[in-house]
Amino acid sequence: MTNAPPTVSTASPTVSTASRPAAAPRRMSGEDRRRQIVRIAMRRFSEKGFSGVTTKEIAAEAGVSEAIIFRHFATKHDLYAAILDQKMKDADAAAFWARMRQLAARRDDRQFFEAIMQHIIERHRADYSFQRLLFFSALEGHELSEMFFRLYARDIFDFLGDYIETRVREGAFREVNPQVAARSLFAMPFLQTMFEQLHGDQTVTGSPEALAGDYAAIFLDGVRRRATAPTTRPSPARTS
Amino acid sequence: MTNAPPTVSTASPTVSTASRPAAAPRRMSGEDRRRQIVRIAMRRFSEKGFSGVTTKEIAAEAGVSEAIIFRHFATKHDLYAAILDQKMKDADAAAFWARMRQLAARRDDRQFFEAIMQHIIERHRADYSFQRLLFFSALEGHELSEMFFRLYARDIFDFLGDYIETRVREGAFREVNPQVAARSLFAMPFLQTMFEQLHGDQTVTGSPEALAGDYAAIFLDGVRRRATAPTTRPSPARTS
DNA sequence: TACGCTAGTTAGTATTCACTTACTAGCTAA
DNA sequence: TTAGCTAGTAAGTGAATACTAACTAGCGTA
Repeated sequence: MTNAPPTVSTASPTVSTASRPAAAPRRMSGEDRRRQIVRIAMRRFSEKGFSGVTTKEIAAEAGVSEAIIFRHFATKHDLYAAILDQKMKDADAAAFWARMRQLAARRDDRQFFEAIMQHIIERHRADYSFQRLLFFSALEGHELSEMFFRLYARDIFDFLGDYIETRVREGAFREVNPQVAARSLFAMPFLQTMFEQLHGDQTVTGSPEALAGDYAAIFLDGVRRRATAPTTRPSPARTS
Repeated sequence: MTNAPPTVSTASPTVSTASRPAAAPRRMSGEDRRRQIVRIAMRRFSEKGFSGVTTKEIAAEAGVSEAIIFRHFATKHDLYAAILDQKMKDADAAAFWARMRQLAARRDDRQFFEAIMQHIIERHRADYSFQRLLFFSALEGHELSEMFFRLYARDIFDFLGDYIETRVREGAFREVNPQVAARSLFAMPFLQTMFEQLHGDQTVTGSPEALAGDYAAIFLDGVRRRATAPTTRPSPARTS
């Protein structure tokens, strides 16, 4: 949509541009049409799930006949899979991971936790329909489900778990279970934004920075070793 | 299923009991059949969502013809709604809330948080398919969605929020945002068990008691006022 | 100008879906 | 015996669904 199509022709001479004023361009390059369909499909699938959306609806929204969809995608399921392919191409988390590694190396606990929480919140807010789609995938049990978990959670779990484990070994954190702690940290902003979007729960709102700060404060003090004598139970259950 | 049907007749004289050995009883009381259908429907809807399941499938699993479903429920949607009705009748959270109020009155922070986390974990594990169903409802956007939020989250949010706010006022907890804290606490066990079931994430397993203990420890130290001088920022962002 | 390619159309098809109609077996009780 | 009720069935119905077949308009180019 933002990219200029390869063909430079703008309007056919037979039909004046004024005759169909605000209508979408009748003819599109194959690549553009494909991307448009994928984009529409993503939003629709994210709203109603795979079996809740018909190819006819998608075609109608794209302003083309249903058959066009099946020129680009052999089956409805192929279209569904194409959404994730596209997203994987677009996704660029390299900058995020570079920053995380930097903060981890510096042992800057607060910045580290704030950055990761902020990342999760922003990802949700900016790309809510994709998040929904992934949740649908997980529930409906497509093969995409596993990819969702890997792409959106496991990487963060592993990275966080390693960091927390290191900090425990270094004596900076209490003897918490790193896996439990990592999942706890992830859960806080994740579920919050989920509820926020799903149910219009506006009880807690605010900038990603402010929220991330709140979460990080709770979490950091929760795992950090206290200067005073520990009042908690000496050895938490290690269950991994 | 466990209840004995009102009619005592076991087999029709024309068909010997040996000819159809393990088959379900052909004729059932209306009430029993209705409950059976609701039970089957709940499991199926929770696996595939509302539009992913056909009335034919449900009938087949119940061992009756499709028309029987429509004798009991006017529409497929009515059957869906009946699931929640049944659950609402069965649900008995009175004991849980009584205990929570007791612990809250005693200001037993640790027991309070552990109990609430344990409750969430156990609820998930014991009644996973209903949890799934509710999540599907939320995503598919049925009118049940709001009920899900109310029944399974908002009550706990409010109760927790009030408690945390009180403890902050009493000086026992730091100046955390009670709403953020309440949602954080809820999120920890909720998402953990969700991943556990959805993706077979067995990284963190253990008894509900052990897990609840771990979560409570992290959370409690996160909100509790420290004896030493605060190293964190003096005033966290209040965003509500 | 004719050719070939691509993006598009219309009008299907077989199947599946929620739901209905018309009927029956088996029980109870007047 | 017969009438009425309930739990059940077989066999549909019209609409919707994923997908296809056959064709066409428009454009660049040999």
